[in-house]
Amino acid sequence: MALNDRKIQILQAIINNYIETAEPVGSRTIAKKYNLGISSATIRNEMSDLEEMGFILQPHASSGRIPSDMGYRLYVDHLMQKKELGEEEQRYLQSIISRDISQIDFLMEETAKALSVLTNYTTIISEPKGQRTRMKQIRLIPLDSASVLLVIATEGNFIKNHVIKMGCVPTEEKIFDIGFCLNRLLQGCALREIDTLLVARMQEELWEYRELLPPILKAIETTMRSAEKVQLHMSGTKNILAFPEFADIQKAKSLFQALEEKDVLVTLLEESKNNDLQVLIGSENTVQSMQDCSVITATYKMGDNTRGTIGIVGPTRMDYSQVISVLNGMVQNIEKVLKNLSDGDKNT
Amino acid sequence: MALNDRKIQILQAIINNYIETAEPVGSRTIAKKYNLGISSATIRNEMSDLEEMGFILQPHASSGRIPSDMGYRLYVDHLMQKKELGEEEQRYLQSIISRDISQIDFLMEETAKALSVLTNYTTIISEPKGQRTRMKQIRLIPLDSASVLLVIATEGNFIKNHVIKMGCVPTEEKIFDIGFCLNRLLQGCALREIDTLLVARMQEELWEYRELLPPILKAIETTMRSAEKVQLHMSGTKNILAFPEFADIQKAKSLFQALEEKDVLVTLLEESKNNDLQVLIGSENTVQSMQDCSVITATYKMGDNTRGTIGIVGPTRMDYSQVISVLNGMVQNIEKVLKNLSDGDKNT
DNA sequence: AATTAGCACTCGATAGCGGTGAGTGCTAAT
DNA sequence: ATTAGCACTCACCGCTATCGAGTGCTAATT
Repeated sequence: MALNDRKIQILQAIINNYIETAEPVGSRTIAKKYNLGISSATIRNEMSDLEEMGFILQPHASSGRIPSDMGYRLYVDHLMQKKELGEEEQRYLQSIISRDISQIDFLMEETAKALSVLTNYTTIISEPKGQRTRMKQIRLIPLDSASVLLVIATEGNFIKNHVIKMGCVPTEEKIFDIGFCLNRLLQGCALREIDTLLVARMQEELWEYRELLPPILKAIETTMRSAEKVQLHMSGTKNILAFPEFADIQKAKSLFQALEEKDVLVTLLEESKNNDLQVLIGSENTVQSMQDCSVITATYKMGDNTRGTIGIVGPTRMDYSQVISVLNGMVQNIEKVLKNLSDGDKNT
Repeated sequence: MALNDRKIQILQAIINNYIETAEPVGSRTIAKKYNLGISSATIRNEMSDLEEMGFILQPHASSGRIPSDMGYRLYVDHLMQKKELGEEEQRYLQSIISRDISQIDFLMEETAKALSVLTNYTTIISEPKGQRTRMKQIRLIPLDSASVLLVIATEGNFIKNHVIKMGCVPTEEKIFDIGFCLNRLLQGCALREIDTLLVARMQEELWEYRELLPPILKAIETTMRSAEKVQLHMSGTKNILAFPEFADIQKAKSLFQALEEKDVLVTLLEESKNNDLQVLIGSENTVQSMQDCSVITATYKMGDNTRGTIGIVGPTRMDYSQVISVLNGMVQNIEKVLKNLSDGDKNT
């Protein structure tokens, strides 16, 4: 049985209608709403074929049809027409990005918010990985009589702070001295490159402050460990409640639960890191409790091998073409900003 | 009609049972479950009185009774027996606090999480206000060829970072010099105390770097403005879905919406700042979409006039005595930690 | 040969109905 | 003052009938 032009038109009509209304689509609806120049009976026959081929299915006998995952797949791969970004959307994206954002984590947080507002779905973003492992600046700042502040900046301008409590705090100058020395020795290092040799050198150079060194090293380790973890930003989880497919509170709850398992999400995003754009439709998704959902991921690059991923999660009935266009627009904007950020690094 | 001892016992039985089961309570249930030594008929008569007095009500004729807001009020004010904190709870609280938490925002975040786990309700915490207005340390750190990092620590160890992009970055020493000078001039200042006089002095002392000063001042302003905003930490919103009173997705949605309006929450918490412990039951709450909820707030102090508020939001049928005991325990713990934090300040 | 009008059929959704049971309020007996 | 007894209420459950949107099939039409 061939997938002729008319079948495709009908499939498209079903999908468009279902995306819009969330109700099974019947032959009469199509005949009336889309002027295909054929009667509902003919459409019925074609629908029967489409069902046999697996592109659509009936929730129960004698109801209208809804697209199957396979139907969506065809739609996404071949039928869907790419939407251009609307003007207001374009402007909105710009407005998010053009704000004075100089730290990556803020940027990510704002981006996630913007995407969930624009799409009405849930957004998950992983921060660019690979950037955060090397220390760009490592300094000490006096805080008060009981504590010193450790500031570490990694490539890509992740700024991390850690308050170090210590019994006796040296004078301001000495603190800066220690910081200066640390910076000289550790600049450009990744955490795992701090070996016994390096520690020995530090001990030697900072002999005068040898009691202070252990807590500082400990703080550096904690800080860098937390920096090395993949950071996620999520927004718009509550949008899920608006969709009729999650009207059953149990379904909503189990999806929420899945969205709280950071590991699951990280793997989800990591797996799609090699594609610029990836669409996982319903059962294609490996996560059990997300099989009613589709996940569209886009990867943004930040020079070299550093990349992060943006994922949009919605019902399989999501507006693929809108999400994809918004996502593409956003990736371009992000990459622009990140380029500016890392240009600073380059000249160091 | 007098609220005699027996009526109170019955009311208490109704409330306890309803808190536990979320089902209207009938006279027979009480007769069987609580050995009050009277028959269900007597209980029925008493219940009729209690209803007349307004402490309980019937969802519909010929159903059991549920407590009214007024009933809960009586319960909270006079009947409820204060629970002691269970051992595991005590230990759990300790374990949260005893971790190495040296920045207030982390502490608040962890506290919120812990409370929502312990109580199964939603937790909102406002960071202590008043602390964040004075700068304790203000420093500059070189980042790369295009940017400098501004680090501001305010009282109470709120650390704020701001990356300042500048066309031409001076040498490391000069950056530290500027930072040193800024710190000398601005230490102890609040944002609003930076007047033209002070700016003039800065311009004078940093004449050599006069082009750099404006972006730095701008950054200080942005940073301090964001520090002055009341920061909220929320956790456990999803717990709401587990309660039968929010089985209707519409109700859940409207509550979620209310919880997203930061202003509303801030006023809610601010209003109860003068009481150590405050319970707002259902309609006592001024927020429209939270009239099915009770909010228990506790205020924690941090020396002087600085205080923040913790709020627990749940259905009116919430376990008041448990929440109150957990909240009390938590406040004690937090105050201990905050005291340690600010002890550093004192000796500065 | 393809299309379509017509029709019987399916099945979810909705409404109506009687039975059940938990619960009440009232009355009369204790 | 208490309680046993009883009539009454009403949500809830299961059953049945009806309705209507939609299908699949057949026969007529183009």
